[in-house]
Amino acid sequence: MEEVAEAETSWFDDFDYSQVEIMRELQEDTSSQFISSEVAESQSVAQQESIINKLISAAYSGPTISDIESALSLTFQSGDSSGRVCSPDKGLGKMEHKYVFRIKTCGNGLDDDGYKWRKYGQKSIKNSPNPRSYYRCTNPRCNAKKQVERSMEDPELLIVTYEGLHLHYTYSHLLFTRPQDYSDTGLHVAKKLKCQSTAAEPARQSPPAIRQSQPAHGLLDDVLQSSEGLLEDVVPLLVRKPCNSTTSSYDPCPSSPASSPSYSSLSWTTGSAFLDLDVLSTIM
DNA sequence: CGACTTTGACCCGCGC
DNA sequence: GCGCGGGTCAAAGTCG
Repeated sequence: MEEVAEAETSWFDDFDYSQVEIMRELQEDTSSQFISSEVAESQSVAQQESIINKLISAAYSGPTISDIESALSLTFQSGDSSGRVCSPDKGLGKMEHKYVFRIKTCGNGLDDDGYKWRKYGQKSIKNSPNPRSYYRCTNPRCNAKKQVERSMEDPELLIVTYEGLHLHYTYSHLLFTRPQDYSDTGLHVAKKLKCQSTAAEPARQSPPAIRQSQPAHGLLDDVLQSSEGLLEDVVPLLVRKPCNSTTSSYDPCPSSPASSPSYSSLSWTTGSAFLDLDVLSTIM
């Protein structure tokens, strides 16, 4: 079996985003998606929701939904010279959260975004040689979904469509937390991280962190556990924690091609609809 | 044995 | 109303 030290780091290896483009395709009131409809039915829970939102706002310091909305608003207004942004009709018509990432995988086929996803379907799409895979967040309380398909033009380009928002602990939190800060649960999770060689299955790369890190606490507990914000589901951890992405001489694990992302540089701008990530080396 | 993927069937919305 | 295509379900198989 895997050594603990190896397991804790190996999934960072071998991920080679050369470019990530984020597009805010559809927009909606954030809070209505942030909580479930069941929760919204209760007024007392609505108060809880308010507290949760405040907590999230206080904890998260990266780019916000507003930033993205602002950026995309600019794009929609001015048009994008690259022609890569979805049309305003599609983007603003239906009011729901849907984000499209275009991820260049440089051949390793990885698409790890820090969450654990369960594949629930695959369909061949008309006029597309590549099937589309459907994934759901493994957290039973989370209805976040994503679709993954390869670009017809560039086989190395993964088109990942995120839908819905996560509301739970993510293992990315563990990855950027000092080892001594791991809770027992977190440590347990870290020990279970594995090197997987499933380049053809991008979503399988996510270590099994979420379920194990989900004790039977309430909604508020989930948020209190996490220092992450609303963008966790749409902005990969590398985007959310760029300050932690220091270049290092960490030696990738060559025997585990299906490891995880790392990055040496990152640019985030609210004036652009895209996140351009230069991911050339590994960290941690 | 539990968690996960695979895959055919089914459902539903949309255009004609 | 019908057919098509996309999305989801669920049983079976696989894996650790």
